[in-house]
Amino acid sequence: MADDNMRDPLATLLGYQLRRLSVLVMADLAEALAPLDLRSAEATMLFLIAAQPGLTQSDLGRTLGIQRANMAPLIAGLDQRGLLDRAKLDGRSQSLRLTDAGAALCRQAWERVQDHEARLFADLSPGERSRWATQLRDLWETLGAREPAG
Amino acid sequence: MADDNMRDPLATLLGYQLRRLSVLVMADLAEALAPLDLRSAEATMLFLIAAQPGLTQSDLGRTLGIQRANMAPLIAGLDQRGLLDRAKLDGRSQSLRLTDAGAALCRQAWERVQDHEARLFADLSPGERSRWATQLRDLWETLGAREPAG
DNA sequence: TATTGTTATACTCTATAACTATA
DNA sequence: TATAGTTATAGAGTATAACAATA
Repeated sequence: MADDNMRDPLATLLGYQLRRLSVLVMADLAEALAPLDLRSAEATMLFLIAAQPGLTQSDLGRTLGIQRANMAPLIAGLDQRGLLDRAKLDGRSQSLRLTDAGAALCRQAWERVQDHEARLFADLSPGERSRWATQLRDLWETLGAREPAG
Repeated sequence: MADDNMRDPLATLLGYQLRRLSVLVMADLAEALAPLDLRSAEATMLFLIAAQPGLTQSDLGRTLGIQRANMAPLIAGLDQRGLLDRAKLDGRSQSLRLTDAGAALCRQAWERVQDHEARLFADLSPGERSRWATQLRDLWETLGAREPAG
């Protein structure tokens, strides 16, 4: 540790800085979505179903990094709230689509997420924000390809 | 959502990209520290105690964003492993210092963390890495000052 | 009155195993 | 034999409430 700042050894640790910021951002997002009775995972699920109507529950889980076992109660919850339709594809798979109520709530959630991002990242210019998104994504893809647990 | 990429609505969400990368990085860190029987929170605690010997358990918790109630078992665990000394300061506060064994394990953990960061962020130049750390920290400080839950 | 350390507890998120029914 | 959906369950991590001792 001699080659580092002794006062704050965590200052140079990118992983620590990433996690600390992520925790703060996710807490703010949770607050932004709470009035809609949506958790962040549920909101992202609505966004993806809206973008790719008819996709499978397993596809959705793989895209979001959520395991099948944990998808079941999430999907069931949204279904019971009348936010999505489940149509059997072949007896074991079911395709997901938003109902009208689901689409309406999805739009509300999207607006709130956009507000949340605009507010939190107001100090970043549009160019910086876009560059960050690209870099974060590229890094994630590189590591995902390298790591088995991706 | 009409003003966005319909294929991947999450691509432009900085919060989503941040969290996704953070999860991957933390999982890799956990693997790197597992052979030392240390979790990431325990390792960062060792780093901070080494950097600021004599600090209080509450100070440590505040710095790391860990509540008093959750600090107790963490500190007790490190203490029982003979990694740190607890000396009463005034009857309710206790100052923390690493034992020789604690300092040795701290050095091992630091090496592993450095290896982990070098491996994961190999695609970033030293300048980029340092710039990221600064930007992430600045953003965290801005939001922490803005958010009450910081 | 406020703070430190502690215990107990609950809630969320995530991980694994096992089961069914289908392919 | 592998996959989709489900259930049950266990483990982290984190949150609040309450308490004793001390400042």
